[in-house]
Amino acid sequence: MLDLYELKQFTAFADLGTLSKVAEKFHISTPSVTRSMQNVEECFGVTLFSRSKNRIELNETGRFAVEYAKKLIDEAEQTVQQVQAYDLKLKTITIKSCAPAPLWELLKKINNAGTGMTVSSSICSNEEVIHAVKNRLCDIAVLPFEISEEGFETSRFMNENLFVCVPEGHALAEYNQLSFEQINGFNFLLRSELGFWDTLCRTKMPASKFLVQTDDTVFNELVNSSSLPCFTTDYFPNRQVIYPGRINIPITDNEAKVNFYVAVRKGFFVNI
Amino acid sequence: MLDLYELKQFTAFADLGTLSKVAEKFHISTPSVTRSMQNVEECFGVTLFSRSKNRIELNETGRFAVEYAKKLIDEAEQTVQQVQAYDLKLKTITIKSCAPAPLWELLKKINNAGTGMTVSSSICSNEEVIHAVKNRLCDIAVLPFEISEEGFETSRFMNENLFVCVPEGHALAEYNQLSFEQINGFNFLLRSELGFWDTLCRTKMPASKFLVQTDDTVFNELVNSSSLPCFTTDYFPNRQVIYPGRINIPITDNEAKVNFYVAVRKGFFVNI
DNA sequence: TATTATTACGTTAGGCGTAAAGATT
DNA sequence: AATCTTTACGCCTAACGTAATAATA
Repeated sequence: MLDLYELKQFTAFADLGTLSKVAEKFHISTPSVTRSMQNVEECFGVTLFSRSKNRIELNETGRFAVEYAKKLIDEAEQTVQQVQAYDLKLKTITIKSCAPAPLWELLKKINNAGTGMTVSSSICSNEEVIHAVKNRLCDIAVLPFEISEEGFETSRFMNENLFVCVPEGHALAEYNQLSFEQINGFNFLLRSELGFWDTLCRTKMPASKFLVQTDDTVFNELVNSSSLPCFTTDYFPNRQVIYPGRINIPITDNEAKVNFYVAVRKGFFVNI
Repeated sequence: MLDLYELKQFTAFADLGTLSKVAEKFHISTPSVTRSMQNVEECFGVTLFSRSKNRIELNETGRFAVEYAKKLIDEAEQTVQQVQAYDLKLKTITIKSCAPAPLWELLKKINNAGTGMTVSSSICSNEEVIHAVKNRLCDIAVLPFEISEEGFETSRFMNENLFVCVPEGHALAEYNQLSFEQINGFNFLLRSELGFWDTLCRTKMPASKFLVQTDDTVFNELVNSSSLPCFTTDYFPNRQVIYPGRINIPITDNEAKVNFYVAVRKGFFVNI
């Protein structure tokens, strides 16, 4: 039976030219390499070398065998990698969410479940979430509407309502409710990684400009040190604390009052 | 590093279901199989089994790994076979000849050369010989004319002349030379495996019928015990001895006086 | 003389089987 | 009780390295 370690020495010999160099490379003695080559020859059942007294070379069959041996070694390594990749994928829950809040809620629950699973999550647009579901690229999907897809079970998850957040002296501060139409044209501070919220704001407020900040603490500092309006939601019960001197005005449009739905791949044991 | 023998046990376990049966199949002890499975797991670097106290089963990754392991084992076996096939082909001289006489002469020379080569030879029609040359299916080709083909070197080899061989009292016996036209219509005894001679006779003598016999000694008996004419050539110096009471009449047509040419694949060291 | 392959040989590590334990049906 | 997996343990093989040989460049 072929031995992959010996085959490696065999292919190394094809590259290095002498058994001594092979021995050096593998940190073994030259007699050991000699024996390995004899074994390889024995396993193949044909002569692979032309030997003179202190010189050994591959013959034509030997050179042919090296090519196939290299392929075989490569395939063996790929096999290991593929099995490992499969195992990893099997132990990874992939979540695609259209918004941060429901994702965080999900992550809490999954962590609480205490499974030994790795979680791979990302926030993206509705379209990207749908694409992931259709192509079985995720195990759990979060969308602001119901989705029906073979192999997934959808259920209502949570509710989130959007607010405009302005300093007390701001022109918008005197309203106790607002519509997208009214705030269209004002420039806003905006977090990145907002998923569908980002798309929603930009389509509903085409006349507005958005200053985007990724870093969370930097964003909060910016909000506190500027008079620009920003958004918040009722998901943050402590929103008055974080931004002192700011008031939160509900947005009346239906699009600002979102019900999130979770689509879970069938067979996944996740309590939601 | 993966061990193919252990992988074989691994795939056998997938088929047989218990380690005991694997041990039985491979004529080794169960502890040995246990260790092999532990090694396989270690090599893949992932868990492949679900173990209870006296029961071991493949998990999902394990079932996946089995598929790849089977492929790998199969490829290893194919590798050995391909190398052996290549080696055999390398040590085999393939000869396609249009006629027996020049083939026998060639075989004599090759055997005298005392190479350790296997010789694979066959007699066939001119068309088949040409096809073999064009498609590199032979190392040496024998034809009744010159052929020019990339990678082959052609040289004149030997000469052979066809004779009609009839009993003394036969109607044709009084001629001291004959043409195909004259003998067309007579029925002939014919050997099989004659290559292009067969084609030649049948096209030159469409009105004749041929009684074909494969076995050499049977053919000679038939000739001696019948009055039917047959063919012979000057390649057989002892033709008078074999067929006593028969006379040999040369055929005058140019097609009956053949010069054989040998096309040898370049790089083949055969003295002709 | 330096390098290389191979053989001979002694040592040791690792692989195998036996025995036994622990568990399930 | 029978079957199965796994651990413990001792033996023994077989693989390795050292030393030596022989040959070459």
